[in-house]
Amino acid sequence: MTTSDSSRQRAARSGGSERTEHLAGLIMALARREGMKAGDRLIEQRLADALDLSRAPIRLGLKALEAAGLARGEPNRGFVLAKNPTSGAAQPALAAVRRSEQVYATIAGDVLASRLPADIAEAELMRRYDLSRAELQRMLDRIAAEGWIARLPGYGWRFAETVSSPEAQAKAMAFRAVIEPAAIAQPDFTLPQEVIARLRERQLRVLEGELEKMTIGEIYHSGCEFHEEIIRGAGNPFFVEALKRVNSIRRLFAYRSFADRDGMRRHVRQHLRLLDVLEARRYAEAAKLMAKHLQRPLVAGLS
Amino acid sequence: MTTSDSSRQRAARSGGSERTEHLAGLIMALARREGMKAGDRLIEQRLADALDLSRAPIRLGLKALEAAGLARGEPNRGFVLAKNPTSGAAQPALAAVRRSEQVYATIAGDVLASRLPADIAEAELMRRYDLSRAELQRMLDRIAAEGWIARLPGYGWRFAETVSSPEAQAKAMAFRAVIEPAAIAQPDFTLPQEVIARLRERQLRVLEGELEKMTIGEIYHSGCEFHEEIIRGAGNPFFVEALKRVNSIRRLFAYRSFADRDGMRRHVRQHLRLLDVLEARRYAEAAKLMAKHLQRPLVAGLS
DNA sequence: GATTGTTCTTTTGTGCAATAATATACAATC
DNA sequence: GATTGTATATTATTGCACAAAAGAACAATC
Repeated sequence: MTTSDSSRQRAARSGGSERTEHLAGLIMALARREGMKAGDRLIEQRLADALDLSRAPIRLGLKALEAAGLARGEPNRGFVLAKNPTSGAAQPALAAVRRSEQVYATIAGDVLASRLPADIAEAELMRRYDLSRAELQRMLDRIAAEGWIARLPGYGWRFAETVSSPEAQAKAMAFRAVIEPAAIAQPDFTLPQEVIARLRERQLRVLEGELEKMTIGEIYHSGCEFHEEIIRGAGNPFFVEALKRVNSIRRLFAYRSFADRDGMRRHVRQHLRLLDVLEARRYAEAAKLMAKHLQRPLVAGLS
Repeated sequence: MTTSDSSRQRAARSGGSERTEHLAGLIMALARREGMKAGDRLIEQRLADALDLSRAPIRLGLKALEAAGLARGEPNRGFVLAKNPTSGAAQPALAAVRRSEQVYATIAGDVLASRLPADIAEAELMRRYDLSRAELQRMLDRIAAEGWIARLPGYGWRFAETVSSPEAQAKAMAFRAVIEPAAIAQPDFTLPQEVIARLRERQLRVLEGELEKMTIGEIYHSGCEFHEEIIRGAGNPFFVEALKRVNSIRRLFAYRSFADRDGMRRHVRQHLRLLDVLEARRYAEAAKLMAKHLQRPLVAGLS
């Protein structure tokens, strides 16, 4: 059986390639996180720095945004935001979810539901998900980086036990409940004033209305960023790395929980309280607060 | 400039391919860890299971061992060990260190000494280390799995700050000093009797003479295994995973420390003492002991 | 002086055919 | 019944030519 070509054709949209569409989405997300408004300039180099790319692909992304009506290009002045970057805005206007994203989600679902054997060959995956070798390669690289699959010495790959276990969610929280307070309690923990200010501002924005407009994915992402910024204060990259890995796996489950907006609101208030204590440099107290914050999460799965 | 072919030719040894030679080494290492003696049978399927491979490559490895005089093949009875698998035995008899291992070590050294820029393109790496695309790909996969390099969104890769920092060693220990005692202190921590027995036996073997014959790499590896087995007792894969990652990075520094055999001896005695306390299920005490063990390592870098 | 527009260079992805490595099945042997 | 020996099928790697993407340099513009 040869792989079918029909399902692998490129999304024929005016905006640009899949990759460019994706980038356009990243730009909008960044604009929103930075609190930009309609009319603000989208400066190429700044976006390039923020997204670890050069100006060339950024410019393509901006053109895609223009095609989608989200940005306006002005001769010799580059691009400006055409609309306030509210959460929903970007997605529907841009191409449908990328095929690779869909496949990724399908695989994640299959693994969580144990519909896949723990050990599996690349050829088998290519058949199951109708992927070219190159596509699969990229997918596996990504999943491996997220830490829930690893190469076997011979042919094939093995999914990590971390994901398949039914209590994975609880285990992840137990792990966080250890490392996050411990990071704050490290002797040379310190969080620059401007970081605290930035975090507080973002949390306030969420509390004052943005929450309602955010998707589950965005809420999750925002929560992760908050905690990752704080743990960074320990000045020990091993803590940061470990948290990031846990979070990238937790994200797999996160899609299944649903948002309890009231719980979220209390949750964000806890974040703000934590920031106050951190600002006062009462780190021992902050560590305890963090432990409490993580031990009984107000919203299932979304801390 | 085209890549030179001279340096990439296959090691022309009778034993087999580079890969097979490597596998032969793994078999010997396994035999030693299992405490096997000269004359013991090397059962193909058992080796295959232990090394996550099928019998086909194992058999090639065994043939390589025979060629090296370390195993003896008997018709219809497979292979038996020809010599006691003492540490040094395998290496010199087999092919010189694999080229890819040498390159790996060179890259690691260059990163540790900051002789490489944090961001670097694949093409540049291919030039610097005279690697084919495929070779480099494998190398990068491996390094990425170990967690000290990551793909950038555009072209190129970025080395993790985890490695380049001069205090990385200390930071790694600080991280372990958090997660390892915490794992033991988890409410459902438990270590099966047989695991404790196996660990104790191995530590005793090291103490009673094997230590002198072990290379730095082997000593390091053995230490890691001990700690990883113990942390596994928490039944939480996130702890295990995190420790494994730290250890795979610590290994980069480990080569530079040298063995203080007396310190090592005290170190192993601490391991044995820890096992006693664990066997008695006095977990709180064990956690404290582990914390002490990690806070002031008797041997620099080798815990 | 910062930013955009444009051009040119370099780097990387992709598909394919040939080749190598690994897995599997089953008969033969102890 | 477990293990080896052997043949066969499956799976993955490699090198190459071509296409696509990203980076870098510099002049033009605000």
